[in-house]
Amino acid sequence: MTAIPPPAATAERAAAHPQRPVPSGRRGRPANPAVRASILAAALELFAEQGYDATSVNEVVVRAGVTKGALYHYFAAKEDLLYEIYRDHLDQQMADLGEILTSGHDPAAALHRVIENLVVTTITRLPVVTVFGRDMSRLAAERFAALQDDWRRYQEGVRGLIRAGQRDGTFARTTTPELASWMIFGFTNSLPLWYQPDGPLSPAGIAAELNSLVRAALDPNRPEGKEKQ
Amino acid sequence: MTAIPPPAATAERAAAHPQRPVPSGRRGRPANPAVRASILAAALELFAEQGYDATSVNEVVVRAGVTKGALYHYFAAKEDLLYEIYRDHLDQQMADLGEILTSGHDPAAALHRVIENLVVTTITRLPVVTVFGRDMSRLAAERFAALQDDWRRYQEGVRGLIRAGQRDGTFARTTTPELASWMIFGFTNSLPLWYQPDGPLSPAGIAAELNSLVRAALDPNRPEGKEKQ
DNA sequence: ATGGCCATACCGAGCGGTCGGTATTGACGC
DNA sequence: GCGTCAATACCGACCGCTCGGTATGGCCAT
Repeated sequence: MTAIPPPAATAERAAAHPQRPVPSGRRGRPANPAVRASILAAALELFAEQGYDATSVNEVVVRAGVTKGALYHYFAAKEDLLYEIYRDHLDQQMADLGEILTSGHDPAAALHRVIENLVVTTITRLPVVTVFGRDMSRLAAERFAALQDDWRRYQEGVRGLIRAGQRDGTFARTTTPELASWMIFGFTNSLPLWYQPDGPLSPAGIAAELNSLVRAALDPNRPEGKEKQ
Repeated sequence: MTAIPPPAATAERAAAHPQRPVPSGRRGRPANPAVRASILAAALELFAEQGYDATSVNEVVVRAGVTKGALYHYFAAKEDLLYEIYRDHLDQQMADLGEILTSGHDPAAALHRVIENLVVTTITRLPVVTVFGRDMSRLAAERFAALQDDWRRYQEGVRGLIRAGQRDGTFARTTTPELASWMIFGFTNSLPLWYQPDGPLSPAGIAAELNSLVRAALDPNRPEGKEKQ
């Protein structure tokens, strides 16, 4: 297989968010991780339902069953809730991608797995993806840029696979990796708009369908079509 | 060609927003259409840049070069700005679709034209599409539902074309019209994320590429592929 | 008895929207 | 063609309210 650059060390960044320092000789009441987690969960729900700006921190603490004091004890600002949600999501996505890219698959098989993973995790974490696409720009410029960088690297990973497949003849060269990748990402980004858990297709089934669409679109052995118009 | 239901009379609705009643005997200072237009234009710019909630009425009037009084003279509420922007856009899209559907093309040619039109108009009106996807849910329930209905009818028009093509053998039956349509809409919805006016591809070029991708994905004469994994 | 955890009361800023007032016009009697 | 009137166009100070965020202090495990 062709050389594909690994998508950076996300493990370090994960270590930059430790559960808590806990400096050996500790005093006072112990932290309650459930409080912090319930705040994040409530924020995610509400952000997905109403949007970031339309959700007040009061609504968040009410749904989480805590008070404002608790929220501002664990988070310095409302924006931090957004950032943490994104950070977790992107870290997982990047880790998944890295695992697939370093497993020695040929480009077609790797792309197949990436699409499968992307569709399934998107559906699993639909609220995050909803908020991600809509409210990411509400973060401060610096944080926004950092997340944007990761997301860009993810895209480049996918495009690298398409390019590699085009080089070795597995994929047609009739389209650019950019356009093809946006067909994939556009599809997954649209999942929050229409996916119904009780619909006829399972997440894996949707992934399979997208894979077959992509496979057909990139098929190099297609008979010469008579393009109309 | 198979029967395709026309997408409703949008002309009537357009008539429901006349330039102004003007009951013959008119008094007082004449309206200045430029003021109203500049308010809408400023609102669209700012909504696209920052989002609806993050944009204050004050910012709108400053950019439009008018005062708050002028804005609330022409619009009853901030929400009306959003609605008017959406209404115009959807009316045009529905009109375009209706024209293509009633022109007697076969399904493949009609789909080709719809995609071409959708891509080009999306790029032409990128700010509207950006706001449309992000902030449509900020409208009151009734208005939201009305727009959603139109947008649903647009989708059904496209799916009807795919279904018709599958019936007469032009398109492969390996995928559902729903999934295929979301590949198309997902792609166009993602245009605001990456389209650059000074990029290498023209709007028409992008439309052509998407058309060829869709054509390949729906090709019924594809040789049986050896699906891996 | 100390220090981290959290509840409560509260703050200033900024929000969408209003309202009394003024400027500007066309219609109309003359 | 000219003054008068009525209706519209617009101005900008202001209002009630909610927002994100903070200050303070009681509580409780260590």
